[in-house]
This record gives sequence, C-alpha cells and structure tokens, in this order.
Amino acid sequence: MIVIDYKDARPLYEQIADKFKHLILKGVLEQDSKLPSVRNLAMDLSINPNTIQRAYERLEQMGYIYVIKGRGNFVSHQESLREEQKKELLCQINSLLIEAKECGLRKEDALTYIEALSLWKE
Amino acid sequence: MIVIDYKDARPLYEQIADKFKHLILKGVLEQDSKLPSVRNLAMDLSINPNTIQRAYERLEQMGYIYVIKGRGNFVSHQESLREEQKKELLCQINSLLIEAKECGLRKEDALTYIEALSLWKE
Amino acid sequence: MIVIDYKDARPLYEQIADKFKHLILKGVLEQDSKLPSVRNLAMDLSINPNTIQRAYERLEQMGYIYVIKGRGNFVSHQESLREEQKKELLCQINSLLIEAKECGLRKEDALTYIEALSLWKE
Amino acid sequence: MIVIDYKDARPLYEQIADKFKHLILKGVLEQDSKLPSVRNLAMDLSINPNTIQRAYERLEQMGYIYVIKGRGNFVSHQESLREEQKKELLCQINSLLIEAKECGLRKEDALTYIEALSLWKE
DNA sequence: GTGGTCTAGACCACA
DNA sequence: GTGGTCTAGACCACA
Repeated sequence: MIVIDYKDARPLYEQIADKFKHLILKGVLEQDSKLPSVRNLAMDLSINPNTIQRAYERLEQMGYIYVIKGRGNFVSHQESLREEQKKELLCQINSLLIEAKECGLRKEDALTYIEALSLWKE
Repeated sequence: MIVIDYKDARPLYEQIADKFKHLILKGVLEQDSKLPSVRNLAMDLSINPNTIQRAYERLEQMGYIYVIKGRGNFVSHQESLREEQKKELLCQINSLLIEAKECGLRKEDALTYIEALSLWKE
Repeated sequence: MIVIDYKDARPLYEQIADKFKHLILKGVLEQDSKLPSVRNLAMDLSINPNTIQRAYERLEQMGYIYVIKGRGNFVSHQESLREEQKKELLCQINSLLIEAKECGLRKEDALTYIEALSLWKE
Repeated sequence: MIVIDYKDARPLYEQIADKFKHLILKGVLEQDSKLPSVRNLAMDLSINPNTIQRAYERLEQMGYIYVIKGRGNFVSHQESLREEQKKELLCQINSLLIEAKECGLRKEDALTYIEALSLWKE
C-alpha cells in the first residue's frame, strides 16, 4: 500500500505521512478504518518503528487520524478533512496566481488555461 | 533591497536566491544589471559569504543570472525567464487542481473561485 | 448513558471514570443508586471488562462511589462530593489566574471577563 | 535554568517544553534571545539530545520559538504569545466555571472568591 | 557548531 | 498486541 521512494529528498516520515494523507483523502482508507500498526508497517517497509511513529504523530497533529492507545491508529472523519484540504489547496493556487500575474499572466489566459486542462475530462 | 526573515524555516541561501528571483521577475532588477558582490552583500546582511555564494550558484543554475569571472553576477534575459516561470507556475497549479478535484472540487467551482479572486482587480 | 469518544486522547478508563463523575455531580445518578455491573457495562460498550474495572477503582479512590462486595458499586453522598469538587475547581482557577496574571491580566479585567460570561445566564 | 522533576508523571520533553514556555511568557527569556543548543542542554541535564530536540520541536509547533538551521533556536515575539496564552487561560477558566456551576457555584460567590484571591496583592 | 533525520533497541501504560 | 517515551549513537545539510 505504501512504497518508499529513496530518491525523494523529503524525510521518510514526511513521505509516509503524505502517502497516508492522500489515501485518506481519496477515500481508499475509509473513515474509522485502522491503519497498520507501527510495528507491522515498520517491518513491511524495513524501516525503524520510530520513523513510522513519527509519521503517525504528524498525521494525528494534522487531524487525519486519531489514536486509541493500546488499540491503534484510525482514520478521522473524511468529509471535513476534504473540505479543509480543498480550502488549503485553493489558497495555495491563489498564491501561485499572484506570482504568475507578476510574470504577465492575465485573467482571461488563466481561465482559458484552467478551462482546457485534461484533468476535468476524467 | 534584501531583508532576511529569520522566522522563515527555509535555509538562508534558498531564501536569498528566492528574493532575487522575485526582484528579477518583477523587473526591479533590470536585464544585464549587476547584482551586489558576494562580499558586499554578506557584509550588508551580516551573513557568511559562503551563504551568499551558494544563493548565487542557485540563481545561475536556474538561469536567472549569468556570471562573468572577475566582473560579477548579472541578470539574464527577463522576458524568457518570465515565460518559463509562468509555465512552471501553471504546471504547479495543475497539480494542485488534480488534488483538489480528488477532494471534490468541480470544474465550475474552480473557475468561479478563480474568476472572483481579488488579485485580478489590482 | 455512557458514550465513548474514541477521538479523546485520554485512556478509556479515565474517560469512563470522568463521565460517571459528571453524572454523579449533576445528580443524574442519585445518591446510593447502583452503577451498572462491570460485566454488563463492558458488554454494552464492547470494551474489555478490565477497563471498566479500572474506571470503577478510580472512582472509588476519588470517593465518588463505594463498593459492597458481591452487591455492586454505589454512588456516595453527593452534597459533600459537590463541595469537594467545587473547592478543587476554584483551586485550579486560582492556578490559571496566576499564570494569566504573568501574561498581563489585571484584576479588573478578570472580574469583568467572568462577570460577562454567558454561562451565568442559563 | 531548567530543572527536571523525575517525580513528575509527564514525559521529559513535555516538562522541558513547559518550563521554557513559562520562562518565555514571564519574560525571563527575552524576544529573539537564543535558547541553549540541543547538545549543550542535553549535556547539562544529562539527558539524551533527542529528548531536547523533541521539546524544542514542540515549542516551535506551538509558536514559542523559531529555528534557524545551523544557528539555533530563538524566542518568538513575546507580546503576541502572551495575548494568545491569556485567551487560552481564560477559556480554560470558563470551562472550569461551567463545571463549578454544576456543583452549585453561584455568580456572586465566584466573583467574591476571585476578588479575594491573594495573587492580586503581589 | 547547530539543528534534523534515522536506526537499534529498551521499557512502560493501556486494552 | 498497541502506541508512547527514552537512550545511545550515527550521519547529513547548513552557517
């Protein structure tokens, strides 16, 4: 389910947290379903348990999972996470558009470009 | 011209390179104009010259400046830089929109949102 | 009567003990009334009986319930519990006010703030 | 400056972070002043550097300090931290008062009690 | 020197 | 079994 990319410059724990974040947002991991245990995942990925622990800690801080000590880590309420994430992404797009405008991008060009993106077709 | 934000988590050299990048794209630093010398800027910012050197190396790698040995660092051709940067930014926006779509964003909503951004008014 | 919040970070036994504490202080559970048996409650909540047992032990240590072997767990004298708890809470408020004072809170501001709280209206 | 209390049940990193939080809020550590380096403090307290690292990480996440890689950890803007903390504390007091009210506390009693606290005299 | 990441391995509380 | 904390020690990027 999780594959580590050793060419990725980011730290392992961030990579792992990010993978889970996407699996949760895409709905592959359903709400309240259990994530693999720290030790199991560490074994699977041939990685130190501390690193997994850290990834899970981040996910909890960001609200993607909740922890029941002695039981495991579980996926939080998805719909609210999706809304939150959508806002965050639109905010980032706003920042990028401001930069793009400074490079000469005009409103119509932006709208035409986005209108034509292939991603909408899928 | 350059102000360092110590609360910025990024390494200093990256921050400095980024500041110059923006000054160049905005046209504050004109084409073929000379950047401050490594030593002078290091003095001004009370920073290790190595850090400035690394920032300039970055800028050269990214094509924003060109070096003439013994004479200094100079701003590259701006128009092509702007076009390049614009493409890069739109590409990043594309990636973000793919993620946002997975979180439930629809085409019309994206267009309406971008249409309404205040940045276009300025 | 008891609902478990798995998103609560505290251990289950503490959560359960706390819920009962509130039910007793609010008077929902009357003095000398019997609490559900360890086994029954464990079944109801789909939880390990050991966890319930630990919660009840806590409640007994804190004086909220008394145990009659072979008969069950019963609510202690409420009025004295309420007085005890009130003192405890005011003591905690004292500690928090000391900290708030170090952050610049003045006596008048504290009184005005507390005076204006909506909780008194109910 | 920092003393560890091994009788304290809380984890070491939390204890250490909390001590620094108070030193910062009280103004003992002034804005932009440098905290001891991870390694030095670890030596001083005879504690593993990882534990200090973790304490500092928390402080950064909570906004109490900012990090410059290769330089050290520094105290954030105090006044805003104090305001934030004051709000947080008053919010906690609100919660405690709600509980106290359920135990029979009346508005006048609360105000009289707080009015009379010795902490205001200092 | 300074912080950041990671491994290896131990011990604890909770369920 | 499951997560949480901690030690010991290594290696890296940045300044």
